[in-house]
Amino acid sequence: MKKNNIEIPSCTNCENSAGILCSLNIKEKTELSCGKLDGIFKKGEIIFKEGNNAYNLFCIHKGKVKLSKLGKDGKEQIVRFAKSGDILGYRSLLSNEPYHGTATAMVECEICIISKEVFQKVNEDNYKLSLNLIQLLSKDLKSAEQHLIDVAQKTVKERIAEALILLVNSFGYLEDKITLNVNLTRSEIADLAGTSTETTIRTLSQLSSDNVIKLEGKNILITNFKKLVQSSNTYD
Amino acid sequence: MKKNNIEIPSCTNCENSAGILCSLNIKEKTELSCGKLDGIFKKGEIIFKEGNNAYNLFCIHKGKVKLSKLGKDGKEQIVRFAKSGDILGYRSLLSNEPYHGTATAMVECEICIISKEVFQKVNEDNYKLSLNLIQLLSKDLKSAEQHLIDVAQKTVKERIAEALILLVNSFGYLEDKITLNVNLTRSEIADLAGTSTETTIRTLSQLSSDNVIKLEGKNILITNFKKLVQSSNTYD
DNA sequence: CGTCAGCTTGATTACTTTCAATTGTTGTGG
DNA sequence: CCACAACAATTGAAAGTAATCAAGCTGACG
Repeated sequence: MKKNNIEIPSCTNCENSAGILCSLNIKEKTELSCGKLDGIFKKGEIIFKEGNNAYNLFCIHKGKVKLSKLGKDGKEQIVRFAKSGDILGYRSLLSNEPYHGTATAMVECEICIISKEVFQKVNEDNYKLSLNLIQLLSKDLKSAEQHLIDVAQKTVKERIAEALILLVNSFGYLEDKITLNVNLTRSEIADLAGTSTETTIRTLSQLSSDNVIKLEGKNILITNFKKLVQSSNTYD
Repeated sequence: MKKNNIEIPSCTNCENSAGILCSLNIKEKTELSCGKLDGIFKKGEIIFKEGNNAYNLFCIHKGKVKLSKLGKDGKEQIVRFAKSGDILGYRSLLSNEPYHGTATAMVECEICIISKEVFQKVNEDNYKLSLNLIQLLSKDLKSAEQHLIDVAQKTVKERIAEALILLVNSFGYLEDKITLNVNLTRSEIADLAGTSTETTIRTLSQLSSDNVIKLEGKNILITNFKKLVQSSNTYD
């Protein structure tokens, strides 16, 4: 794991602290800052790897990260995304297990690295934080279960539409409020929707001719979000 | 929700306390017992329903429960099983959300019903319990993610084999160490594996003619567990 | 300008679902 | 105890869906 130390403000005045760590007081945030490492991960670099021992908590200060797991025959399955303000690896730290998945930087990322010991200490002293973590886990579990049902019961077209909606929810749009603020390869979209690259391509162009989305090179424009939701057959 | 009050020992000497609530001391267990309701649920009865407001924690004292969610077109997807010693509903209680799924008694069940308030109070006072809950959630999340990958990437035959393995792990065997200690309909197995009833039947009889399992009426005998694992294409 | 990775398209194949029809099982009331 | 109804299991045939294989294309970059 390569990392170049850079200057990142202390946790005490991190603008991301609206996230999970918001319940900490100044003292605790200072404690968290103390001894933390900060790193830059280039696009494509692995932040941590499925199965490796978990020694750190990762706070994404800036960037986009994909979490994936290896399935049958080494095929990658994208499980979730994370972005600025999200934390990674807490699950493995709390249950003393190896990392459950592999985290890969999708763009250049600035990430704070907090040691297991510091995190555990802060966590022990702060019931509110535990509760936040429980709720975070709970949310992740909920969406994992939903994702499961989707993959199990929906058609490829519905799943691709669903994947696009997930991308909108995770990363939003560019300033034009229509262009998806993230670039994935067709094969990555396939790994997310649980289908093949070729089928993904065909389905995307089908959605395009249905005037639901528009494809401009690497960019995907969501021209009709309502229709996209309909295509995904999602009702909640 | 029907329930007949019955006599169940206080939590202080529940033999199931090896489970998640083991970290409680006598005082806390007494607190938990105080005011709890106990109920019997007949086979097929619903313990709680997806989307309903969550007011209770359910401790399974005896029985077998399936947790399912509704998917596309009302098709049921079985998400998980629970048995003696397991607790249900804690997730919704902790994050103040409606129940995420529907819990149905698979056989006659004795279940302790603990109110939200009591549970929250005990939980607040006991960091160890929070940690246990986190680890429980973490475990559930891990298996949900694994289930996701399985459904997304495996063939029906592999998924059915996987489903049978899950049933063995969840409920074990009868005294003969070979007959699955649970009875599901073919349609329920299908809901678990994410396939159709007909395909499930065909696949089961295929596994039967491969001498991996044996079908005897409602019972499924696992005659060759090793071969079953191979059939599931699972490698961990 | 060659190369490599990602993208696209077409054709074929394999797998699963769906529909339809039949048989088997279970529980209930007469 | 039987008959009936309701549900569960099974089997076959047809239709549909998506994966795979093969080939050509495109664009970025050293």
